Amino acid sequence: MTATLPEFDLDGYLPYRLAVASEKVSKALAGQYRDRYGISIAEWRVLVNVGYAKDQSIRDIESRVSMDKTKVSRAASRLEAAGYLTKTMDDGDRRLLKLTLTPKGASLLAEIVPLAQAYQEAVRAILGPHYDALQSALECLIEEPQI
Amino acid sequence: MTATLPEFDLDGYLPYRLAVASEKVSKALAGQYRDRYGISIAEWRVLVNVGYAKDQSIRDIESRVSMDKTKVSRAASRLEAAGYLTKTMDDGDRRLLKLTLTPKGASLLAEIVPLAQAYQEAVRAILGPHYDALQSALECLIEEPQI
DNA sequence: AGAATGTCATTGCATTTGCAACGATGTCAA
DNA sequence: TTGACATCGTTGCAAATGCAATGACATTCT
Repeated sequence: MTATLPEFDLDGYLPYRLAVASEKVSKALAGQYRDRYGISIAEWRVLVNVGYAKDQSIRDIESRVSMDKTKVSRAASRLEAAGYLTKTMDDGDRRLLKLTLTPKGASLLAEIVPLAQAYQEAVRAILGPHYDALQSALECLIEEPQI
Repeated sequence: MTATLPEFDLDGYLPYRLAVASEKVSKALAGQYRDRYGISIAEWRVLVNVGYAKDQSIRDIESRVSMDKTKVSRAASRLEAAGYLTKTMDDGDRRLLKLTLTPKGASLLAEIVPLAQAYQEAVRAILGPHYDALQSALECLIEEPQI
């Protein structure tokens, strides 16, 4: 016979639910720009970080987006090859790379951002009062170093 | 000059925050059993589904966990090769596979589940009142077909 | 019954991913 | 200064992944 398993509420298990919800949202959003612009999720994340964050080295994006640095590096290379951004050496620290949008990259981003915003608004409408609660809880999880 | 980008609040962007939080939690949890038992995240998800969910075909797990069915299939094959589960043909529908824990698989699961529960409790303690709010919001996202 | 269509799990294949190792640069202390 | 150590980005390589196609079985419709 098999050993008796401990009690466990699978359907309510948080890490699992978080993963399901996150993938669902990311894939739905990705569908909005993948077909139209041929941009992957990783590339979108890099692109939007280069456009909207202050520090734009590979390392900065890595820590901010919680992507492996090789993933960021390769997404950046693909975006560079496609003409959406350029890599230049940082003047202060020559180990750092400075990623900058090309005009072509900026105009792509200017097209995609409204889609992303509309999607967030749709999600917000569905969540209703849960939206702010969700953001607060995520804040907790993201900021907490002990997790 | 570059085109003017629309306003966009990167730090508050929900899909992005959800992904960061989810990966953080999943990876922290994975660290608890990866080193000790050599189990990947995908394998853990399959294992726990086989142990605790009623319907246990590849397809059932696919839809429940929102993993691609080839991912489920391969994780199941690895678990079978490692002696943690067996695949048998479903009596009612012979296209379906019935995944069943071996005693070895059951005892592995019995060891890992308490770790998973302890981890969830730790997260719950950190989240405090945000915990229930988070679960409610996730419920909304997971159940909503329009997302 | 039989053909057409649908579903399930697997495999092939190209791509993506993660980890370790590397060269280049920076930092810090003796 | 110089040597030891840390950090940044890239590459090699093996493993994981996603998609399309396939074969086996079910269901539906005439």
